Amino acid sequence: MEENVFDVLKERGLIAQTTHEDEIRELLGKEKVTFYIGFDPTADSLHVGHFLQMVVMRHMQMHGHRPIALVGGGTGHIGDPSGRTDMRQMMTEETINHNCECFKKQLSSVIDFSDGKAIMVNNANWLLDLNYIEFLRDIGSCFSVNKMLTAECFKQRLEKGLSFLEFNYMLMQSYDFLMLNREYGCKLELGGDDQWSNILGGIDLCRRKDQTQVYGMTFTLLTTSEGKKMGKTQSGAVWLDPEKTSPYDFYQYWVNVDDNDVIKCLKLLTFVPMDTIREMEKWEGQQLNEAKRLLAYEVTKLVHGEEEAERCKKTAEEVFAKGGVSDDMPTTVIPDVVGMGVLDMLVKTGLLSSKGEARRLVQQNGLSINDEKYNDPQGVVTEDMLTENGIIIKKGKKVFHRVVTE
RNA sequence: GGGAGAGUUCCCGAGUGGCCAAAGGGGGCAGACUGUAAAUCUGUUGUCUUCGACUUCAGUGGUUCGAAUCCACUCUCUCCCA
Repeated sequence: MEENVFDVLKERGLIAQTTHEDEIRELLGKEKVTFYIGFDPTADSLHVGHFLQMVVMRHMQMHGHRPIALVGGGTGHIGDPSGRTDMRQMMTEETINHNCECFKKQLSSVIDFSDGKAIMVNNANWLLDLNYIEFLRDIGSCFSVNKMLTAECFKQRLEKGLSFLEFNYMLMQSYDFLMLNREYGCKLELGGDDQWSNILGGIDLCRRKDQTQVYGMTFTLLTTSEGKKMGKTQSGAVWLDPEKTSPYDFYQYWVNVDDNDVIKCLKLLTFVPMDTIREMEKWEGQQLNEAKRLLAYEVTKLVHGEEEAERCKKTAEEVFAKGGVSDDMPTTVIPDVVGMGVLDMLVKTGLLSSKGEARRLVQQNGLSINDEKYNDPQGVVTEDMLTENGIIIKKGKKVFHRVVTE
């Protein structure tokens, strides 16, 4: 007897809440279950927060279940108020569609969509053509406003203001589940823990409309030990799209996670066997760096592929061990660097956003060129800075960059 | 529909005619200490050709030698009444 995916998820600490724990476990053990996770197209790339959901889908798929990735082409027009204190920006039809397309590509790197092993659907298919009166009579009658208002996610918003538009988001998502259940026999909805009340809505609706029993399960939100959402840096979210967050930066993000978060991340975001992870749990101090490297490697591999992960790993090793020389380090091409002000060069690389900031860095002794401290804000790039490897810039302690002329 | 308030730099939040590029905190960046960790301490945090100049305090006009601060209108948000 093969292991039950439920136990796997539970052991890794992925599961936050379930509607019917025992029944779900039994169901997952005895048959192929079609389940779904929804993704709202709020940007043109998925980010680390979504990645956790993708990992779960893969876990499920590896155990023979069938994932439906639902992109919210329709719900994107509304915006989920859960976990938000402000209203979402309205998006145009084009951006929503564009975003949905981008999601598709990224999802398929982790989930196998071939031969109907997984399905991708867009809820715009049924939501956009809804007739208001019909919908209200048919679906709206099944929801109690009193009940909805008691949900935690609305409570917060009631203090700040909640538009009727957003109030309806829950109905839309519930309707999705109903449609997927009718169309594909979908029996289980998964989502982040912030989706709990929306998921419950869908389950209630299926029972009321069709008298079918369906289930829901939510996953731990990816937070740091300090309780903040993971995947944010000062420059914004950590994206899965290599154009928006380079694989090297992506890799570095994971190497730099807090000590207290490494083990949790390994469990949640990788497929490293639990035995191995348990072994690492005993580690401490410097040894944890090794765990971080494994985490970074594994996650990068899942998102960008093995080849890219190898390259990031190699680059990081070379850069940090050899004072910052590697063929694959982040590089900027500036044909006429020689003679250019050092500050201008820094701004051109995108490492700093203004000359004032660059000047500060230099004055505060935070810049090294070719492994030597450089602190002349008036300085000009000279011929001899240009080594065979180009100019190696080190900003602070761990940001390396290279400038070449061609 | 009627009434009362609010909108300040990345965020929160002081400032209510010149001393304001604007207190304080958070966050960010850098330095020291380290393990590419955390905590701590220090510096820094609008842009530029940093002597100094220029653009910022919701938007548009106006009053003034001078406006984030005063006036008018507009937009957005919050609260109270219907």
